[in-house]
Amino acid sequence: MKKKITLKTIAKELDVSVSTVSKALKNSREISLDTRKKIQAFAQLYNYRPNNIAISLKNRRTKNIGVIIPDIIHHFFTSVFRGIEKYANTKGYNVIVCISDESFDKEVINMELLANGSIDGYIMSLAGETQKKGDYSHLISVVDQGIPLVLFDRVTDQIQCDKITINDEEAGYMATKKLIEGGSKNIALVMNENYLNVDAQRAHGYYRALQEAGLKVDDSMILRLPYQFEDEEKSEWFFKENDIDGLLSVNEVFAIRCMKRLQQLGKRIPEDVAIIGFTNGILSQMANPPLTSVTQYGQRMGKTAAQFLIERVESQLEDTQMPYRTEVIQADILERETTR
Amino acid sequence: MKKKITLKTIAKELDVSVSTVSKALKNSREISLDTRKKIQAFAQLYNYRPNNIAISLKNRRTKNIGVIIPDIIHHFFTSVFRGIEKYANTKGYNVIVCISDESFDKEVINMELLANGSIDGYIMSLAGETQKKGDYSHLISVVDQGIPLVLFDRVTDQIQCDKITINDEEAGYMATKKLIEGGSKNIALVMNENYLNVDAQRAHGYYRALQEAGLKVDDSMILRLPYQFEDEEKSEWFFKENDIDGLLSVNEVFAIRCMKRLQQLGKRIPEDVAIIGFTNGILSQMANPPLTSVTQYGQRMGKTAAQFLIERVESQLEDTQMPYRTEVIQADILERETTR
DNA sequence: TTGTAGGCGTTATCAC
DNA sequence: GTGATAACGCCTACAA
Repeated sequence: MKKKITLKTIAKELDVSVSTVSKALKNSREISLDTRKKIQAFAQLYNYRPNNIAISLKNRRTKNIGVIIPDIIHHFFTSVFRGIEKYANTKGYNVIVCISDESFDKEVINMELLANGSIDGYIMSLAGETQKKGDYSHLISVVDQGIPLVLFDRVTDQIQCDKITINDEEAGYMATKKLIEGGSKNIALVMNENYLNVDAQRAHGYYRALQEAGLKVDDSMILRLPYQFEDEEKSEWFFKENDIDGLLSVNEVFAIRCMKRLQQLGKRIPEDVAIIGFTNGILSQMANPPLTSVTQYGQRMGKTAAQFLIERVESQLEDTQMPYRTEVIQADILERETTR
Repeated sequence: MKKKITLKTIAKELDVSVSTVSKALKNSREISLDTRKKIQAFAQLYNYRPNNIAISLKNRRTKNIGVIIPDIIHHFFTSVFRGIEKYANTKGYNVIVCISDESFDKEVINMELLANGSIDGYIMSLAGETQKKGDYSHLISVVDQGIPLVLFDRVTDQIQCDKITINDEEAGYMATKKLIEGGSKNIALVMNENYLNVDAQRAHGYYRALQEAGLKVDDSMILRLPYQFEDEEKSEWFFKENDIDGLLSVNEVFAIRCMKRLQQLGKRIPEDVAIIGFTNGILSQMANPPLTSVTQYGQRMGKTAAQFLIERVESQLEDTQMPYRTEVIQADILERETTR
């Protein structure tokens, strides 16, 4: 294994001091053109690269961003991640990813793992368990330590920090309204079994639209499914029991699975049942028929999150005070073939 | 912003030396129980965490793994990533992800970005452009520097390193044979427009199966699509021109899109056209009808890759010699409803 | 039992 | 122009 080349080795080799080498490589005019050229040539030849770790230690910043997300199956999270990664790279930042798997413990462990100076700040979306539990002490601790934190999508009021969300309530409202306008009267809502603030918001919008239209609001029309959707019986029972003509789902996976189930029961989509899902991912596009869905602009969300974080990180260096920001990205309904 | 607490601050506060603190926190018996207790209590109280960066600098290892993948849309890559991340975490490693976007330049830039000591080793799958170009100098440079590298899926003979692949040729063969056994005689092969070694391998298998069955091998039966599949016309034309009764696709996205197109043209699946795709992802599961597919065991691949890399990284510390390994993971065909 | 010193690789400051 | 020194935070061999 070839040994790593450092300033020191160069200095020794060329019989100059380390600081001369350092300056020469920065093309400082303090150093004579001659030595500069000589040192630069040598460095080039041996492919010298400054050690990032040493620089991080010196500058007390890593140029790494920690991203903690609940999963990487749902298209929404991968698209947000993509947005973060793209923007971060243009700014010379790397992205360290941890998956919390919706677990509170893993979220805490992952944060700990990164808290020790590996990153300049976090971008995260809360695990389902964390929201259910309502325990945010690990986040509070991070914020208290002055480590920048940006929350997206699954956020909480309990923490003071930058946040990016979509207008979930309104999107739920608009989607439901769209179903109503299409003639649906018995509209089911499919959401996660575990509490998620985004689900709750979307449910609010759903209720509001129903009430406004004078339709009955009935808890029996809500289907709560486990995250991984193994519970096939539950949904089968639900659709046999309830004679629905419309369905709103908080994500595309549930939407598609429900659509399949309904089709198996002989329902035509959208004639018998109209469907709208959240997240406009590849699944929605490829579904048969293609799914009308609420686009969440994941990439943009990721980009904004990264922007907020990096701005805050760099503002700390200059000791600038910055108020916390909350950006709400407007979701749209993209009409395809599962609505009337 | 609360200031970071370091050994130094603790030492000053308790009026002992830095090394005493260091030892005490390691519970070294060199230090009297009294001081140990006192220091530990203090550290606990102020939530002291050793600075990872400093430790990295000292140990010349970061406990970070760099993962460079062509994209994050295809389920295959996300599942491999998941496998890497999971295993790495159990070993106390973090994962830095870069997306090459199938671009040679981005691949090079991303490698550079990480090459400066940010990571202990790379796990990567080559960008399409890189394979097309056949320029592996950036990889050679990394290997020359003694930085461990594990290649998966999209590998090359040009580089000596650990590798994980699936038996692409055989999988292509088996899948084609399955189609033939189901009665298909005119079998199309759908692959990427750009050269990828995995596509080429799978095509070999496809040819072999056709020949063995005495079916004609005809280049006009091969549909080459751009990565993002914007080229709707091309496939439309292809399916109108060729009267096929079987289709093998090198990934699930192409498979599903072709299936949709065929359905639009009035074909019944699998009665008129049987279909098999590579990658058993959520898209295949959710398709209508569900897609018969070649499972690549992405998570296992990722886990093995991480294992190989970490073993190599840690063997370097002990200066153990290790031969390069190549593991071939056996792909299976998971039969669903698009085959007869 | 505790402390000192040197080093990991870099950079900034100040002295020569 | 060039070099010595200290510092970032931690660890450890060695000295006291």
